[in-house]
Amino acid sequence: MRRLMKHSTDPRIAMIEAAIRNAGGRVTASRVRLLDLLQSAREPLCQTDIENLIESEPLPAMDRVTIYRVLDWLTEAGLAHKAADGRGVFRFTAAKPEGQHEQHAHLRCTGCGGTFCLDMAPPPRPVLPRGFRFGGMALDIRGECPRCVGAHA
Amino acid sequence: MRRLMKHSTDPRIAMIEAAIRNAGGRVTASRVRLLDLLQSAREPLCQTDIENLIESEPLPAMDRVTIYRVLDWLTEAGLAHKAADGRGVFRFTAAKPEGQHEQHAHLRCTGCGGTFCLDMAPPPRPVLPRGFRFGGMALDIRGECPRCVGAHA
DNA sequence: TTGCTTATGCAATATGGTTGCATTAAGCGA
DNA sequence: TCGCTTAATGCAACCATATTGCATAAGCAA
Ligand SMILES: [Mn+2]
Ligand SMILES: [Mn+2]
Ligand SMILES: [Zn+2]
Ligand SMILES: [Zn+2]
Repeated sequence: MRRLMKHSTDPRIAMIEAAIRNAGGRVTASRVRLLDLLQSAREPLCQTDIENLIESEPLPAMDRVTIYRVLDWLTEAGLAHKAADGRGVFRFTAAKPEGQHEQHAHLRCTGCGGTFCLDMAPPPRPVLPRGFRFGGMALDIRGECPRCVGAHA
Repeated sequence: MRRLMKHSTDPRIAMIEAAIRNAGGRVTASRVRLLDLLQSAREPLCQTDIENLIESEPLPAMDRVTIYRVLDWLTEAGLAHKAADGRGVFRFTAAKPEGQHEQHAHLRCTGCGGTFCLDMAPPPRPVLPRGFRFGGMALDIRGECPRCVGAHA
């Protein structure tokens, strides 16, 4: 005779639950957990990052496929963004509350593979040839992080 | 008793051979053929594009792995550029003769998956946080091409 | 022309991502 | 609160893209 918790008492989680419900989906443990994870991440995460984080948590495991499906659902629902990184791997970030048009730039270190968020003004929206429709953009910067620059000094 | 042709009579090919030799590599049929192919392509090509093009040519086939290896060698040698597209697949372009810093933008159609080169001024080189080293960048624009915009009118 | 070394072919493997289908559980109406 | 319906999950199989190991072939310098 388990009581199911319909709304979390933690306001962060309550917000997440509301966002999911608002997007027209069922509020499941997996969705809440992954969106929470993305929101507290300091950099875009890929499937394996997430799998590892999930495994390290003292909570029930999640199937690999479920992670993919939840991430894709969050993306479809507009709660997350999905973009291929320089290595051709998809990375996910939590969508910002609307406003920051998710156009902020990332630097990908060619040494260690790390991704770093850059606080730079997004480039202006490009003028496309006639007939094209704009759908968003991402500035992908390659380079080396301080640690890797130092490594081969 | 076959005589090997050391230098092509075709000036385009001769240039390619010179570039390869100049990069410190052996001039092989595969390298010449693929660099030629990239140089005459109008858009970034991925492995499968290239495989198909190669197959359609009335020349000896090339192994899939060799294509990968040649493409990577060309990239290392600075004769080609390699970048993941929006779908997480690597696409290759011939390097420009030096000068155009290969920062020109691409639009990737979310409808048909096509890639379109845009003739727009590249965004200014970003100012990175202290310690980082700049290594190049690519502006990746998502949207829809005229045909796909029309398709769901 | 020979010999050393690099490039290639082929088979096996790795990685990242998807699909089909049976089972579970969220949410809703009774 | 209970059961029903439908969406979400787990599991196994699969697929696409890319890489590795090793034996063989070919470039090219001497
Ligand atoms: Mn970021
Ligand atoms: Mn892949
Ligand atoms: Zn680094
Ligand atoms: Zn299109």
